[in-house]
Amino acid sequence: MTETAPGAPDPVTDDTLDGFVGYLMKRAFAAVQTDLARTLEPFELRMMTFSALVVVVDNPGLRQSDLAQALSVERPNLVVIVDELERRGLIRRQQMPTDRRAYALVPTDAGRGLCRRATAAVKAHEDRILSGLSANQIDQLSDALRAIRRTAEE
Amino acid sequence: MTETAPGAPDPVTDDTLDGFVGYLMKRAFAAVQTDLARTLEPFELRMMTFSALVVVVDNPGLRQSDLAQALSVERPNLVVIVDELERRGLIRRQQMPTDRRAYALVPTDAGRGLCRRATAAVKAHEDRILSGLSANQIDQLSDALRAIRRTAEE
DNA sequence: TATTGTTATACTCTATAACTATA
DNA sequence: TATAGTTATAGAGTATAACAATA
Repeated sequence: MTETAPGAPDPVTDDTLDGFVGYLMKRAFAAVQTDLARTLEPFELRMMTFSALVVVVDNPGLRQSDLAQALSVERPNLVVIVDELERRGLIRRQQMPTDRRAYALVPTDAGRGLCRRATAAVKAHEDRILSGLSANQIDQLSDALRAIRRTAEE
Repeated sequence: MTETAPGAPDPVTDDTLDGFVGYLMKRAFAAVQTDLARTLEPFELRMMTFSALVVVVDNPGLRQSDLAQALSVERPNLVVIVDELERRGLIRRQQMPTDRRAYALVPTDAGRGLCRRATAAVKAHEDRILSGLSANQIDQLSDALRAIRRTAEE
């Protein structure tokens, strides 16, 4: 029985919880993340590997520690992400001549190509999940999220 | 050396990534979640145990499966959460006379008291992280998050 | 047969400590 | 001595399969 019977109890909702912006953010982000994961699946990318690839393509030659800071990921967690992207031939670790401890990360042609196609798919995904909002509402939402992050990280 | 030296390279930013609402949501939520965890720490609650407690206090007598659906948590994951709240004497599992498979969840006096104090702390936390936004902007943000969740869950 | 709560399990994401090789 | 990358490890959060008791 999955149909609502006449006189069946209403599903539980909660005005207290739904009044918290933090809870709304969690639930909305979870829904977005689920749809995004489906979107990236054909490219064998997850949100984190996609994000890392985008940053490397946009900032060729950056060091791993730069990438970790840009993504707010601890360095140990970034290692497996870079490993995966390098194993798939999407980026390369290049020894830096000026500092032999560090690696410069550069995208390959294959990495740039996959990044372009995945980015187009993600844009389509965003158009879909934001289809209920006007362009102005999307701008205000983006500004609000940036403001919240800035305030909460202080 | 943590100070910015004159001529030091700028920290990496990325306009492509920062243009994705999904990425902004992830980063903003992560910052909010970190601050919320600190807020709930004195009550020995996490976001999930706090949410569960609020729903039980607001809907005394609901079944575990109702709570799972309300929180969008799979039933197996809810067991340990209910275990923890019950072990701490904040809620109780009551056998339902009408269906001996199910438990009705009811808050204790201690649970209601802790819920009230934790809710006040969370409200203060929200006021803090939302201090950069007007009341109207907060309403619009909440509406946008609800709309996104609705669209993405379709 | 289907459902409630449960157990066991596994996978992802994230965080910390400690190691190595360089600086 | 400090830093870049690495290894090992541990903790959350979340998902599925399968079970016992009950409907």
